[in-house]
Amino acid sequence: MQNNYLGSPEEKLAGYLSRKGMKLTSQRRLILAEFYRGTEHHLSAEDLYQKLRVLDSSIGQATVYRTLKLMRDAGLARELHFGDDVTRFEPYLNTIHHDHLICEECGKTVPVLDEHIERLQSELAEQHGFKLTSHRMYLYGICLECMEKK
Amino acid sequence: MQNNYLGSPEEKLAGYLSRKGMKLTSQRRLILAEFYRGTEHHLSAEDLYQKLRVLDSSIGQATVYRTLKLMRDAGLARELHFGDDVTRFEPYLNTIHHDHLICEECGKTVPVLDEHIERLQSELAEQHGFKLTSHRMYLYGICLECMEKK
DNA sequence: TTACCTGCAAACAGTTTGCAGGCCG
DNA sequence: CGGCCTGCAAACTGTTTGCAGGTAA
Repeated sequence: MQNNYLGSPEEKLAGYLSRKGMKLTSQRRLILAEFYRGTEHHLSAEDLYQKLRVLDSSIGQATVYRTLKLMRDAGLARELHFGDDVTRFEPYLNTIHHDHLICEECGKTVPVLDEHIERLQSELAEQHGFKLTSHRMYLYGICLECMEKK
Repeated sequence: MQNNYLGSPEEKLAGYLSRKGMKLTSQRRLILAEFYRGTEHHLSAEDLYQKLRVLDSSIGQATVYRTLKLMRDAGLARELHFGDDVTRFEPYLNTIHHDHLICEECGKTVPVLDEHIERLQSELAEQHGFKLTSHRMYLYGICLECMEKK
């Protein structure tokens, strides 16, 4: 799942940074590594900051915010808005895509993908004269476990 | 487009309020009326507040925020998050549904609906054991006019 | 009359920014 | 060594809340 044929996340970030005349600092390395540890998670800047201060107590909150945006711009993170007012990010190597199914009861999220829907979205945009560049689809519902608890 | 067979927006609000033991005040009437003037718009609380203070300079910002949430809970408004950090609302009598196509260049939005996609969304949720209750789909792209300007 | 509601201002949460010193290239 | 980057704290933005007076039912 590390998508090695395009290089590791760090290589990708390094490439982006050097192209932009920016620097690969120890903080950026640490933040990226922690952000990419595991997969399938959706972290707010605050979540990530809390995890990072355990590893490096001197890390600044602002740096976490700045680095998340940086990773987003570098194509390494995707910004999500589930509807509460917190901005979340998920690891995202730009070849993979999925949307989200969210349980309104317990908050659980499940990544989903439907090729057919994806195709129809493009067509729908075209019908309105738009060239589709991206989309966000959030499906809200009640999961099986929560349904049974009722 | 006023969906009269379910009653006017104000009747609907009045019903909701009395059911909840709440009151139909002059401010709520004014805010609802202004919110429903025209259709196809997406207003932030601030947008609406600016329009309202022309009509009633004594109106308070907090009241606008409170009333938008109220209308949302009453099924008269739908909350939208286009991805910038502003919460927008659109008039929404609960029998009508559509999603949004957004031009990343000029910000124009177009309401869209595809029955086929809607059906597939339900099925997709079911396949994962979810009972779908609602969804948000935002399609981002470049509109024809903006494409030609390039 | 009695909740409920309002406007105001202060409080809040999440995020951004200015600055002085630190570090990558 | 120079410019980019960092941590800190203050500033900001959008939104919520406490309160004292006002008003619908």
